[in-house]
Amino acid sequence: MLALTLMLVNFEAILARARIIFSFLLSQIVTTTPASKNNNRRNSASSHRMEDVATLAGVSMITVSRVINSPDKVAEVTRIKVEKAIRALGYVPNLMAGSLASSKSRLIGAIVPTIDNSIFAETIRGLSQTLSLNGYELLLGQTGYVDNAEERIVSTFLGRRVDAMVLTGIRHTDKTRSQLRDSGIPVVETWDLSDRPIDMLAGFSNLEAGAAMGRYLISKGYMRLGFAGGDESRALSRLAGLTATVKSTPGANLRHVLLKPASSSFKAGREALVQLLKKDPNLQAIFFSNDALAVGAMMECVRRGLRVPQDIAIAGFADLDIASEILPALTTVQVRSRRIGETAAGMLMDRLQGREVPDSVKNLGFSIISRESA
Amino acid sequence: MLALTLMLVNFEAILARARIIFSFLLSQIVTTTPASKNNNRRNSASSHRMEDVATLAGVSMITVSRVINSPDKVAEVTRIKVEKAIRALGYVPNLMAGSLASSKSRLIGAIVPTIDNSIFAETIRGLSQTLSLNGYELLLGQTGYVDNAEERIVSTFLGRRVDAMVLTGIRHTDKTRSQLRDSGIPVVETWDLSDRPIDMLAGFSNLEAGAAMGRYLISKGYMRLGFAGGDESRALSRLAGLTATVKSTPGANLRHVLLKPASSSFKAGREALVQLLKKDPNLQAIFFSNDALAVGAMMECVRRGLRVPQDIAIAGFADLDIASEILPALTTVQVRSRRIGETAAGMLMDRLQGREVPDSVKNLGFSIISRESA
DNA sequence: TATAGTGGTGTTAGCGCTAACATAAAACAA
DNA sequence: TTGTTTTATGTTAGCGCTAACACCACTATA
Repeated sequence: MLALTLMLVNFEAILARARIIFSFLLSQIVTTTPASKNNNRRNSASSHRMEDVATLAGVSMITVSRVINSPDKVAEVTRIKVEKAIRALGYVPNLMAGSLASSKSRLIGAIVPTIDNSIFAETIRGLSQTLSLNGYELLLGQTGYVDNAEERIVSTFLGRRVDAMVLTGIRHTDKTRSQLRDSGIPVVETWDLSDRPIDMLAGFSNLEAGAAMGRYLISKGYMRLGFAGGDESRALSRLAGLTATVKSTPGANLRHVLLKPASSSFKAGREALVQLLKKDPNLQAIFFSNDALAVGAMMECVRRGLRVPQDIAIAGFADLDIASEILPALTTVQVRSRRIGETAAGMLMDRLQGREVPDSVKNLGFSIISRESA
Repeated sequence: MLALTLMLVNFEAILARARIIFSFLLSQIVTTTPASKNNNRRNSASSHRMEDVATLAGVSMITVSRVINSPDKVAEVTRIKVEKAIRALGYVPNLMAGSLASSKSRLIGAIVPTIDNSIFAETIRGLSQTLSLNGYELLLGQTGYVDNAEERIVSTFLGRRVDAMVLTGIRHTDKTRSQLRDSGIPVVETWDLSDRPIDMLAGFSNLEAGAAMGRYLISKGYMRLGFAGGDESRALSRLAGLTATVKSTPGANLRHVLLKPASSSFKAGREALVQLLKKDPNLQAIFFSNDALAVGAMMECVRRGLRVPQDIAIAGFADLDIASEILPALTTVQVRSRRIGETAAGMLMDRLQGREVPDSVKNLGFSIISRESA
């Protein structure tokens, strides 16, 4: 009875293996498959499962799984056999199934205001590069500086069971905070500094950066200052820093305009310059919270015949590509955008691989780059 | 016997419900949960499953599932009851489990050379906006213009069982093509034109665009032309179009340089200008295959005291923000970057929702924007 | 010789959800 | 009244994979 059952099982296994080998041979011959339009269901003839690989290689599923996920736990001969079967069938493991079973998605969620703006692009590059070296992928969300967008994105990302999250800035709704805390996943906040991060942080002090630029401008003798930036948390911090410096300097004073946050464009910079000069035609220097704004303003200066920095000094923020290329070269605050991404990814990898992260708050600093424009 | 079993089941169900209600009450009281560092396993106390919601609401799991995925199939009273339970428990559905069960991931993969470069940023914005309106998310891959990177990314994306893919350009390895064909998912190629797309296409003809810019420059009387662009498929198409125009115009001639593909930077544009003028100091006009290159070159012109367009005319490609802001304003080829993304997303949504897509190749065209620089 | 290790592989039991079918009650038509 | 459709809900059986343990053959140790 037992023997019979066994034979049956074997018989079926042999049949199944024969079928797979046959379909493999067929696939070698029929090289052009017409693109199946209107194909709604998965599991088309060509989509193999792990079991198919196991059958073709003559091993159990778990061995195939191990060849894929921890090859060093499998004997060399077996490994090669399985790898051959994988290639033969063109098997692509279903990561969703794997994630469900292991409750590890190998997906990291990152939320930035926008990717248009190259200031975050470098952070994203740093993140995705470091993560992909470790076999993780990046799920990217853009808030477009819209309120509550972050909260919604966090929810969906948690639904996809991301293994960790990277956020921009330190201001988040209570719900976002509690959702992230409850989920128990590692979180890194970036691009600003805080004593009480949700979990970890890699950034720099926007407040300090604003103050430092204020000191720089004042040290250059500019006393009538202007500021323009988006109406959002980090730009406001820079303004606050600048304001503090100005307030503590007798004789210095400050005008500012806040633009709609999304606008980091050259055009917005031009408009900001117009507005500021309307408020005070005798401004000596303007600090823009973004290089793109600063460059836009510089172009408007050219149009108006204003010399930079003789008639008006201009300073930017971020040290984008263009800052060192434009004439006159732009004085700006250099932040380590890419390093922020790499650091954040590194901290997450440490935690996900069970290592301790000694300093959960990493201040990566900034520097004032003095060029010709201020 | 049957009755007993039933009772047992009920008894257990009641117990389970009691437990959940109790934990819910607790969660109302204890509002601050300390962030659990070193927490490796999911399923922490606060992470509820659909079953918990079902128990609390006193319905079956499938009803909860329906409230989430197709609310109109559930009676109003039931729906409200379930929604209340969901909110009470802070339940976040596990989309990986859902995807596995339904074999629909609601994930669309998109591959671009880079996001640094704002020319693709608008396409991505168009894509992600249209997709998110339909409840889909974007998985973004960057090739960094590296060979075979696309192939690798396609593999991982297929492993994540994306429901559809968006590619940049029409040149792909055979393996990429066959993998995509075999997977049976809808695919849109973008940013170029082809008679034989893998599946669908939304783009414009780079060849035609290059030719058109050639005609424009020649019509303006520039006969000694230069071209600079990255050493990659689409830039080469633009060059080919330009070359064809020049060849068919007696008296016109052309010098070109190809930069390493990744460089769309201002600095690369400056270097390209230097190289081209070395090849032919009497060039009358240069067509850059990217506005950033063109702007970089214009800055170098200023440094050298060359007047644009009197001493040398400059044209760009893409019509970025900066093209209309810089002085002199940049003559360029305008492409509908955002529209490409929206169109691609639209085609995918049509197909994924079972609608026919009549024109599988959509030519969105381009236009020559004549400004001051050429 | 018995004993404990060790590397390599297999078996079992889910992960959390949904498709597909089944059922029951209500609404409607003949 | 009876059958038929419609609406609302439940039951069953997986989706494709991996964790955890079980097992076996072999080696090392005393």
